[in-house]
Amino acid sequence: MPKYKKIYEAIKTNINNDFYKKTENQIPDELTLCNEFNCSRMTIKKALDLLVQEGLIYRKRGHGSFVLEKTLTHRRINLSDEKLNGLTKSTKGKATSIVLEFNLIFSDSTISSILNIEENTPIYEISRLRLLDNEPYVLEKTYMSSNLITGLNKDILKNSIYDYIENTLNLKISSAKKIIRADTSNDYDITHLKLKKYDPVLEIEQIAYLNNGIPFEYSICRHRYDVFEFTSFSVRN
Amino acid sequence: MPKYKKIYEAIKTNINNDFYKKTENQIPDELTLCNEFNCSRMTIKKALDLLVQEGLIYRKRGHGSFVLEKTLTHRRINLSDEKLNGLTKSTKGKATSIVLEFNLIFSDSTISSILNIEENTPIYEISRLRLLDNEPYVLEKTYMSSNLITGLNKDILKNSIYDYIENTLNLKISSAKKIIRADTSNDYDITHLKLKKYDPVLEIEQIAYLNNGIPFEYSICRHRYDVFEFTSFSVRN
DNA sequence: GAGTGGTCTAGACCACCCC
DNA sequence: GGGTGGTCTAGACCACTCC
Repeated sequence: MPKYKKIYEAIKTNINNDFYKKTENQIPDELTLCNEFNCSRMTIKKALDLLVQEGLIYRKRGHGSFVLEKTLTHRRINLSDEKLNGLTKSTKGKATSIVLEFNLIFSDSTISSILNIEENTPIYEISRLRLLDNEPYVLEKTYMSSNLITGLNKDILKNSIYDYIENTLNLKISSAKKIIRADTSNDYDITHLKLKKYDPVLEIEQIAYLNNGIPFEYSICRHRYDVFEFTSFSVRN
Repeated sequence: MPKYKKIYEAIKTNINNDFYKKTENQIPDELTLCNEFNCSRMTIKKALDLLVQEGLIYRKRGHGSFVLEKTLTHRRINLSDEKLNGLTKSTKGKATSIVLEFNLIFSDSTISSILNIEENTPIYEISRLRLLDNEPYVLEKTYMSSNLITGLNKDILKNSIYDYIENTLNLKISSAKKIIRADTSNDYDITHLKLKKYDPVLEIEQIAYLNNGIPFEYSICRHRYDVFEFTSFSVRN
């Protein structure tokens, strides 16, 4: 792990332990931190900039670096945009899956374009119902090239696809583009997610990429609106 | 404008002009760019890292930097998390507002805690209906300390509050924490947003901060689900 | 004026990728 | 092996904030 990341972790831990409450939320200046962590200013700056991106601190030239307080209280399970974990990881393994469909089909022009593959290439078409504590929460439709994500089977689908991709196929997942929408539910949603009639859903459409820039997954997840929410932090550059 | 930002802009323009299509999406290596822009490697890296954060390129050690293609097609108006503009700016001024409520009240414990002010401090309670091309699209409830955002009046509310804060009060808006949810609509939503019964809404709850870390605004915006969507890009660090 | 962070440099070493 | 990006340094100059 690079030095700047260790420093980032150390300061983050301090923040979470209210260590900087003593100094009225002020974090020591860069030179002091250089001394403490035995590194150059650029390295400290890189560590602190990560915390800025995350919304944990703010910095002001001529003034100092301070812990940014006041977080909105969560009413629902947080689908954070920071991390790229599947549901399995972000719920610490409590998630299980029911495989509703698992087909091998020829890609149409839409999916081919999204996954950047030739038309009529074989792809998986997967529908899964994901459960937390045996209650249905997410209805997930996934398309992946079977030439890329080889050897998928129902056993893997019952657990974590991401785990298989990273630990068995040894591919590296690096980023994802997402669109978040509210939508009305259809009969399929209502049946599987056990919704009341007219309940909405929180839809997340996603393209996920490997670290070589290849889009390996296109998915549409429809979440129970009363269970999930999505958080985001934006900073002006 | 700092050098790294100019370089960032220049390369971004190149990307948008398909300039790197010639080289199969590959961007020149850092040393070549150093030469072209007459700067050091660190400066180039900072510029390219901005593009990585934005999801426009990916980089791979030992390999190179490449344009990341394939964007999801938008079905609705994009509420991007990148920028911190109000609706006025992101719709290029086509937005207008109807002020439904504009009260001065004493802050309760919840709002006080969020805005980091004493309880019973005077705050504005604002309800606005925001329109695009005279059609209602967003129902917005905003709370701000009147000690901080001084001199607000109905005329300002009809236009852009953010504009007033930045250009008249000369305060600097720097960041925002957001929570995005799907929700069922209530009668108030239905009336003002001209919804069909049972239409859902896309709710965004937000705390916005000034560059000195002060939370100046707490707002809850309820958007027509069929008009807006929220986009996000996440990279693993 | 003293102290802070923002930017930038020129160079170094290393890890990784692909041929 | 040659080329790429990732990290890190030691120092520099500057812009800004606050007293």
